[in-house]
Amino acid sequence: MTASTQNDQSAPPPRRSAATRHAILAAARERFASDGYERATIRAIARDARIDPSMVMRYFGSKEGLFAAAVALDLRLPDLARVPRDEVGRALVGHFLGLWEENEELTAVLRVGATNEAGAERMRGIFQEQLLPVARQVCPDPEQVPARAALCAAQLLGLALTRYVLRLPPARALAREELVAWLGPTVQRYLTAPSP
Amino acid sequence: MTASTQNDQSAPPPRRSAATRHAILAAARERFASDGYERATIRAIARDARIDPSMVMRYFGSKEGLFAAAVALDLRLPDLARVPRDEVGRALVGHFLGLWEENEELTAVLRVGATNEAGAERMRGIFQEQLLPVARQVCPDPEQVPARAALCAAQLLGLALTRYVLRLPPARALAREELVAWLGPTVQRYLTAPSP
DNA sequence: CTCGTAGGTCAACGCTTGTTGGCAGATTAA
DNA sequence: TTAATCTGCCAACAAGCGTTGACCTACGAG
Repeated sequence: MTASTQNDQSAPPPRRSAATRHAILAAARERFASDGYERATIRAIARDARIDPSMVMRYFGSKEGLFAAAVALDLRLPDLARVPRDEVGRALVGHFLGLWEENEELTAVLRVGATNEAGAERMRGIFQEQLLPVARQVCPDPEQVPARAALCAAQLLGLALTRYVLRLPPARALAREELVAWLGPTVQRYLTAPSP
Repeated sequence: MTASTQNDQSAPPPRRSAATRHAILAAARERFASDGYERATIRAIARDARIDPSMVMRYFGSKEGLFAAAVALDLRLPDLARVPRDEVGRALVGHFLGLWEENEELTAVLRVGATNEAGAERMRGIFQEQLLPVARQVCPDPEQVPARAALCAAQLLGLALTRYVLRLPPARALAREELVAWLGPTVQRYLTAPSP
């Protein structure tokens, strides 16, 4: 709201604080992802970032502000219009798997969303603003878009839950290609198949 | 561990404490389900049960003991040998939906499992001891049982997550029969179809 | 050199948490 | 009636929480 991270427009001297900000955000992502919102304490995050807890407040105002700044909300979903019609399921599953493995932000959002009402609201927002439009591109009947997108969300978030949060051993053992082969047709059917 | 709730075997005088125990457990289930482990405070639970927080400690030893006593672990999964081979998917989805709607215990386990490592371990135990054996009844290749059961868990827990924890509106709007019709074939395929 | 300011530490605040021990009625047994 | 055993409340504890404000230090601009 107040300031942007990259304000290196005209002032060449790169503020020393940029490194600190980054360290705090990295530590926060890790803690939120592994501990959830309540147990990820500002003191622990500050300790990880090797600074004083009060700096976190100075930089991000509050714990909520820190969380908002630490987790990304952009799923960077592919443009399904450029994907062969019968490949959208596999494409989505593959994209989601890449997203979850590339960093811990999504694990953080899911963990927090499961305990915190504000976090749940945030996930509902992601669903509405990012998954719904993509589903609209491939669903036959516009009226069924929300339901079909919700079914996809259930399958994809269920995979993330078992694999990255609960860490069920068999869910972790499955290779990426196996998961795409298993879940791809499911998502494909939820999005494009006629209603059962 | 120490005592059972129903010890009305020979001692007819029903202890007055039984009602209190029950009130505490009911309040605990509600709080754990709606707030998760960390935010469900003993004080709040005691307030709901209209007793002193110290009573909770006397009856259950600790917060962990209370949680263990409050949430059930029995999924009461049906004997799939008695279900027509091509109906097991629909039967499982229907059974799970009933389970989640009949009380809040499963919501509590899921919410806690998502934030608390001990809770996650408990969910892994439920998977191993209750879902795996059932999957073994219908899976063709014994070697694939864990993977196939994990896929089912992902789909079913994903449904629970979106519908009962995150409360995505479209996931809540779907009727029970619609969910069975959509997810039944998916679970059926995960359990019985040949590997993709 | 001086000075304003950004980056950072320290100590404390008010509050909530899980947990404990002591004490008061009620209920039961002898 | 007396003694023992439940059932319960009260007050407090140590620890941890998010958050605040005073203070110190370095440094680039004037």
